[in-house]
Amino acid sequence: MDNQDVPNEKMDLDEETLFIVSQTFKALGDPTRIRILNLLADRECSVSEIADALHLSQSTVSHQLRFLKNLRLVKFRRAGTSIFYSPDDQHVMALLRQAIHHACHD
Amino acid sequence: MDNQDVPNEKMDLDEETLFIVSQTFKALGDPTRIRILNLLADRECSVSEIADALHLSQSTVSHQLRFLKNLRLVKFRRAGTSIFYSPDDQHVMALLRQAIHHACHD
DNA sequence: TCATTATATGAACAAATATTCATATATTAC
DNA sequence: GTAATATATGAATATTTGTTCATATAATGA
Repeated sequence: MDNQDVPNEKMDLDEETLFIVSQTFKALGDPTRIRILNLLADRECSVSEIADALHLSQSTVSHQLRFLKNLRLVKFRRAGTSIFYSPDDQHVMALLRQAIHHACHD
Repeated sequence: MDNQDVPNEKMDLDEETLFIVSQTFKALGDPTRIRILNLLADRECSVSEIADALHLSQSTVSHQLRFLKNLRLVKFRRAGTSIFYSPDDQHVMALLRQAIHHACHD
Protein backbone atom coordinates (compact mmCIF):
# COMPACT_ATOMS: atom_id res chain seq x y z
CA MET A 1 0.00 0.00 0.00
CA ASP A 2 2.99 2.26 0.32
CA ASN A 3 4.79 4.02 -2.45
CA GLN A 4 3.56 2.32 -5.53
CA ASP A 5 5.12 5.15 -7.44
CA VAL A 6 8.62 4.61 -6.12
CA PRO A 7 10.20 1.62 -7.82
CA ASN A 8 12.55 -0.42 -5.70
CA GLU A 9 15.64 0.31 -7.69
CA LYS A 10 18.68 -1.40 -6.31
CA MET A 11 21.28 1.25 -6.74
CA ASP A 12 24.62 2.18 -5.42
CA LEU A 13 24.54 5.71 -4.22
CA ASP A 14 26.87 8.06 -6.00
CA GLU A 15 28.52 10.76 -3.96
CA GLU A 16 26.18 13.51 -5.11
CA THR A 17 22.97 11.61 -4.45
CA LEU A 18 24.24 10.59 -1.06
CA PHE A 19 24.98 14.21 -0.24
CA ILE A 20 21.58 15.43 -1.35
CA VAL A 21 19.72 12.72 0.53
CA SER A 22 21.65 13.19 3.74
CA GLN A 23 21.28 16.96 3.55
CA THR A 24 17.58 16.59 3.07
CA PHE A 25 17.14 14.30 6.02
CA LYS A 26 19.43 16.44 8.12
CA ALA A 27 17.14 19.35 7.44
CA LEU A 28 14.25 17.32 8.78
CA GLY A 29 16.26 16.02 11.70
CA ASP A 30 15.81 19.00 13.95
CA PRO A 31 12.67 19.60 16.05
CA THR A 32 12.65 23.33 15.43
CA ARG A 33 12.80 22.96 11.66
CA ILE A 34 10.16 20.26 11.76
CA ARG A 35 7.84 22.55 13.69
CA ILE A 36 8.48 25.40 11.28
CA LEU A 37 7.83 23.27 8.20
CA ASN A 38 4.77 21.73 9.80
CA LEU A 39 3.41 25.20 10.48
CA LEU A 40 4.15 26.39 6.96
CA ALA A 41 2.44 23.29 5.59
CA ASP A 42 -0.71 24.75 7.05
CA ARG A 43 -0.28 28.38 6.04
CA GLU A 44 2.16 30.90 4.76
CA CYS A 45 3.73 32.77 7.69
CA SER A 46 5.97 35.74 8.33
CA VAL A 47 9.06 35.32 10.47
CA SER A 48 7.44 36.94 13.49
CA GLU A 49 4.29 34.88 13.07
CA ILE A 50 6.39 31.74 13.17
CA ALA A 51 8.28 32.98 16.20
CA ASP A 52 5.04 33.79 18.00
CA ALA A 53 3.24 30.60 17.04
CA LEU A 54 6.12 28.36 18.08
CA HIS A 55 7.47 30.43 20.99
CA LEU A 56 10.86 30.84 19.40
CA SER A 57 13.13 33.86 19.21
CA GLN A 58 13.18 35.89 16.02
CA SER A 59 16.83 35.10 15.59
CA THR A 60 16.37 31.38 15.91
CA VAL A 61 13.59 31.39 13.36
CA SER A 62 15.56 33.53 10.96
CA HIS A 63 18.61 31.28 11.22
CA GLN A 64 16.58 28.16 10.60
CA LEU A 65 14.74 29.76 7.70
CA ARG A 66 18.06 30.60 6.13
CA PHE A 67 19.02 26.96 6.48
CA LEU A 68 15.78 25.83 4.84
CA LYS A 69 16.08 28.53 2.19
CA ASN A 70 19.60 27.43 1.27
CA LEU A 71 18.27 23.95 0.61
CA ARG A 72 15.34 25.43 -1.34
CA LEU A 73 12.88 23.84 1.03
CA VAL A 74 11.09 27.13 1.54
CA LYS A 75 10.42 30.18 -0.59
CA PHE A 76 9.52 33.69 0.49
CA ARG A 77 7.91 36.90 -0.62
CA ARG A 78 8.27 40.35 0.83
CA ALA A 79 5.21 42.30 1.92
CA GLY A 80 6.20 45.65 3.36
CA THR A 81 8.62 45.02 6.14
CA SER A 82 7.44 41.48 6.60
CA ILE A 83 8.68 38.45 4.74
CA PHE A 84 6.33 35.56 4.28
CA TYR A 85 7.62 32.03 3.98
CA SER A 86 6.03 28.95 2.50
CA PRO A 87 7.13 25.45 1.53
CA ASP A 88 8.95 25.08 -1.77
CA ASP A 89 9.65 21.37 -2.02
CA GLN A 90 6.65 19.11 -2.27
CA HIS A 91 8.77 15.99 -2.08
CA VAL A 92 10.31 16.95 1.22
CA MET A 93 6.95 18.05 2.58
CA ALA A 94 5.58 14.66 1.58
CA LEU A 95 8.39 12.95 3.48
CA LEU A 96 7.58 15.00 6.53
CA ARG A 97 3.87 14.34 6.27
CA GLN A 98 4.50 10.62 5.96
CA ALA A 99 6.86 10.49 8.91
CA ILE A 100 4.41 12.36 11.12
CA HIS A 101 1.62 10.09 9.96
CA HIS A 102 3.61 6.99 10.81
CA ALA A 103 4.78 8.34 14.14
CA CYS A 104 1.18 9.05 15.09
CA HIS A 105 -0.36 5.80 13.93
CA ASP A 106 2.16 3.07 14.63
CA MET B 1 0.55 11.22 -7.68
CA ASP B 2 2.42 11.11 -4.40
CA ASN B 3 1.21 9.66 -1.16
CA GLN B 4 -2.43 9.08 -1.73
CA ASP B 5 -2.36 7.01 1.38
CA VAL B 6 -1.19 9.75 3.69
CA PRO B 7 -4.02 12.14 4.46
CA ASN B 8 -3.04 15.76 4.88
CA GLU B 9 -3.97 16.04 8.50
CA LYS B 10 -3.35 19.47 9.89
CA MET B 11 -2.01 18.69 13.30
CA ASP B 12 -0.03 20.26 16.01
CA LEU B 13 2.85 18.07 16.90
CA ASP B 14 2.88 16.86 20.45
CA GLU B 15 6.22 16.51 22.16
CA GLU B 16 6.43 12.76 21.70
CA THR B 17 5.58 12.74 18.01
CA LEU B 18 8.05 15.53 17.41
CA PHE B 19 10.73 13.54 19.17
CA ILE B 20 10.05 10.38 17.20
CA VAL B 21 9.96 12.19 13.88
CA SER B 22 13.13 14.14 14.49
CA GLN B 23 14.93 11.03 15.75
CA THR B 24 13.89 9.16 12.65
CA PHE B 25 15.11 11.83 10.30
CA LYS B 26 18.29 12.25 12.30
CA ALA B 27 18.97 8.57 11.76
CA LEU B 28 18.66 9.12 8.02
CA GLY B 29 20.67 12.33 8.13
CA ASP B 30 24.09 10.74 8.09
CA PRO B 31 25.79 9.46 4.92
CA THR B 32 27.24 6.41 6.64
CA ARG B 33 23.90 5.28 8.01
CA ILE B 34 22.23 5.91 4.66
CA ARG B 35 24.81 3.74 2.94
CA ILE B 36 24.35 0.99 5.50
CA LEU B 37 20.57 1.01 5.22
CA ASN B 38 20.74 1.18 1.46
CA LEU B 39 22.99 -1.87 1.44
CA LEU B 40 20.74 -3.76 3.85
CA ALA B 41 17.76 -2.88 1.67
CA ASP B 42 19.38 -5.07 -0.93
CA ARG B 43 20.52 -7.97 1.21
CA GLU B 44 21.08 -9.08 4.77
CA CYS B 45 24.69 -8.48 5.78
CA SER B 46 27.06 -9.24 8.60
CA VAL B 47 28.99 -6.46 10.23
CA SER B 48 32.19 -7.31 8.42
CA GLU B 49 30.38 -7.61 5.10
CA ILE B 50 29.05 -4.10 5.58
CA ALA B 51 32.47 -2.83 6.55
CA ASP B 52 34.03 -4.45 3.48
CA ALA B 53 31.33 -3.38 1.06
CA LEU B 54 31.36 0.22 2.19
CA HIS B 55 35.04 0.56 3.07
CA LEU B 56 34.33 1.42 6.68
CA SER B 57 36.04 0.28 9.85
CA GLN B 58 34.44 -2.50 11.88
CA SER B 59 34.08 -0.13 14.80
CA THR B 60 32.33 2.55 12.81
CA VAL B 61 29.86 0.05 11.41
CA SER B 62 29.20 -1.47 14.80
CA HIS B 63 28.60 1.92 16.39
CA GLN B 64 26.19 2.95 13.65
CA LEU B 65 24.39 -0.37 13.81
CA ARG B 66 23.89 0.13 17.52
CA PHE B 67 22.39 3.51 16.73
CA LEU B 68 20.03 1.98 14.17
CA LYS B 69 19.26 -0.92 16.47
CA ASN B 70 18.30 1.41 19.33
CA LEU B 71 15.77 3.04 17.06
CA ARG B 72 14.57 -0.40 15.91
CA LEU B 73 15.45 0.44 12.34
CA VAL B 74 17.39 -2.79 11.95
CA LYS B 75 17.12 -6.27 13.40
CA PHE B 76 19.79 -8.95 13.66
CA ARG B 77 20.38 -12.65 13.99
CA ARG B 78 23.45 -14.46 15.13
CA ALA B 79 25.06 -17.15 12.95
CA GLY B 80 28.14 -18.54 14.56
CA THR B 81 30.45 -15.68 15.33
CA SER B 82 28.81 -13.48 12.74
CA ILE B 83 25.78 -11.29 13.28
CA PHE B 84 23.59 -10.53 10.32
CA TYR B 85 21.62 -7.33 10.11
CA SER B 86 18.56 -6.46 8.09
CA PRO B 87 16.03 -3.62 7.97
CA ASP B 88 13.27 -3.70 10.57
CA ASP B 89 11.18 -0.64 9.77
CA GLN B 90 9.44 -0.65 6.43
CA HIS B 91 8.18 2.90 6.89
CA VAL B 92 11.65 4.31 7.36
CA MET B 93 12.99 2.24 4.49
CA ALA B 94 10.18 3.66 2.35
CA LEU B 95 11.20 7.18 3.32
CA LEU B 96 14.77 6.43 2.34
CA ARG B 97 13.76 4.87 -0.94
CA GLN B 98 11.59 7.86 -1.77
CA ALA B 99 14.29 10.37 -0.91
CA ILE B 100 16.85 8.56 -3.06
CA HIS B 101 14.35 8.32 -5.88
CA HIS B 102 13.67 12.05 -5.75
CA ALA B 103 17.32 12.97 -5.44
CA CYS B 104 18.08 10.91 -8.54
CA HIS B 105 15.22 12.09 -10.71
CA ASP B 106 14.65 15.77 -9.94
C1' DT C 1 41.81 -24.83 27.55
C1' DC C 2 43.72 -21.89 24.15
C1' DA C 3 43.84 -19.47 19.89
C1' DT C 4 41.13 -17.39 16.40
C1' DT C 5 37.54 -14.82 14.49
C1' DA C 6 33.65 -11.61 14.78
C1' DT C 7 31.39 -8.09 17.07
C1' DA C 8 30.56 -4.63 20.80
C1' DT C 9 31.89 -0.97 23.67
C1' DG C 10 33.99 3.04 26.20
C1' DA C 11 36.93 6.97 26.12
C1' DA C 12 38.85 10.63 23.57
C1' DC C 13 38.80 13.85 20.04
C1' DA C 14 37.45 16.71 16.22
C1' DA C 15 33.82 18.49 13.67
C1' DA C 16 29.15 19.95 13.13
C1' DT C 17 25.12 22.10 15.05
C1' DA C 18 21.48 25.06 17.45
C1' DT C 19 20.76 28.87 20.12
C1' DT C 20 21.69 33.42 22.08
C1' DC C 21 23.22 38.09 22.00
C1' DA C 22 24.35 42.10 19.78
C1' DT C 23 24.04 44.50 15.77
C1' DA C 24 23.30 45.31 10.81
C1' DT C 25 20.10 45.88 6.96
C1' DA C 26 15.84 47.10 4.82
C1' DT C 27 11.18 48.97 4.38
C1' DT C 28 7.63 52.09 5.74
C1' DA C 29 5.55 56.22 7.85
C1' DC C 30 6.22 60.60 9.34
C1' DG D 1 16.04 63.10 6.53
C1' DT D 2 14.56 60.26 11.31
C1' DA D 3 11.99 56.82 13.98
C1' DA D 4 9.84 52.53 14.12
C1' DT D 5 9.28 47.89 12.72
C1' DA D 6 10.72 43.48 10.66
C1' DT D 7 14.22 40.56 9.33
C1' DA D 8 19.09 39.00 8.63
C1' DT D 9 23.59 38.10 10.18
C1' DG D 10 28.08 37.22 12.65
C1' DA D 11 30.40 35.80 16.72
C1' DA D 12 30.38 33.13 20.75
C1' DT D 13 28.98 29.20 23.28
C1' DA D 14 27.30 24.79 24.66
C1' DT D 15 25.82 20.54 22.97
C1' DT D 16 25.64 16.84 19.87
C1' DT D 17 27.70 13.83 16.76
C1' DG D 18 30.88 10.59 14.02
C1' DT D 19 35.09 8.38 13.97
C1' DT D 20 39.22 6.24 15.85
C1' DC D 21 41.79 3.57 19.06
C1' DA D 22 42.17 0.25 22.38
C1' DT D 23 40.00 -3.28 24.56
C1' DA D 24 36.20 -6.29 26.03
C1' DT D 25 32.91 -9.96 24.99
C1' DA D 26 31.33 -13.99 22.65
C1' DA D 27 31.36 -18.09 19.70
C1' DT D 28 34.03 -21.58 17.28
C1' DG D 29 37.47 -25.11 16.35
C1' DA D 30 41.62 -27.42 17.48
